Amino acid sequence: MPELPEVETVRRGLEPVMVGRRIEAASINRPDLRWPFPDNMRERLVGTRTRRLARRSKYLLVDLDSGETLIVHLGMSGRLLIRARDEVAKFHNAQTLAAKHDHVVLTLEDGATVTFNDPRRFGAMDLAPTAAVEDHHLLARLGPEPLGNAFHADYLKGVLNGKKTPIKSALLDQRLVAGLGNIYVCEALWRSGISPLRLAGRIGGERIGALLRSIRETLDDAIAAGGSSLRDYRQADGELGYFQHSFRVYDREGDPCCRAECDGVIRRVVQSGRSTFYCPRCQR
DNA sequence: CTTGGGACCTGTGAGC
DNA sequence: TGCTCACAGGTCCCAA
Repeated sequence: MPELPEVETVRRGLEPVMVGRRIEAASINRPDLRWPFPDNMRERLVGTRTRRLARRSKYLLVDLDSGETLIVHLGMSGRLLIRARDEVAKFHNAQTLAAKHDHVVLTLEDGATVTFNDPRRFGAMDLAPTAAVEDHHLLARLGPEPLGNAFHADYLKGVLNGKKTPIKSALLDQRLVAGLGNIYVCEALWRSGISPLRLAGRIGGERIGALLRSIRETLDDAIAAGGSSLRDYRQADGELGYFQHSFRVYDREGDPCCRAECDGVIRRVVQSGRSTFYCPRCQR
């Protein structure tokens, strides 16, 4: 579910709620998500104060004043939801505090809670020393942030050069660039007019520049819209993101292409097991 | 080394 | 209504 824009939206929603506040209690309702939780996770969380909330790729990084960072990944269906103190009381009264798939509930010093809910349990949580968090095995091999300065045309040319895989698959490779997922790769390729089937190594230098700009613009627009709400994704405050209304190709098989001068029809194909949506007419 | 496919899970919607 | 099947925003792991 959540790609970079959704995780960034969650981070921004959580920031004012968590930063500076102490974690009073942590209820951990199962031993694992995708992997077992770290040893003594509850004890290592309770009593700490959040210093900073950062994001790396699709990982949320909660820096604690204990010197450790809580690493959170939302997988496909993970959500982090905030409930203010009065809502928590209401939930108590309705005896529905433990909603289905609420795996971890943090209670902050002001009574608000932050709940990790994840039906499919592809999400993950771990703790690592803040000073070395970039060396954590989940983060160590990630490529540059697509919105950062290290992701520039020369870099992209360099890593795509000679690649025999389709550009769609290349952009999903988190070692090449970190944070893109199925939706935003489809959208960025449509914006740049590049076919997802085209081999990565066979894109001209000028078009690589266009692709880079399309990736940035797509992500910027999606963050500005609060991400995309499909099925179950919500912002941390419970609001729905609305970028799904701006999809030009994703999940639009059979629809007419949105490009003004194009009369193509959006197609769906499967590439390395994932749906790809594109316009065969204007994406070359 | 690269690449593709299966695996991990639950939920939902379409079609019968 | 109820069953079955395909598919869903990710990514690790392994075989080729």
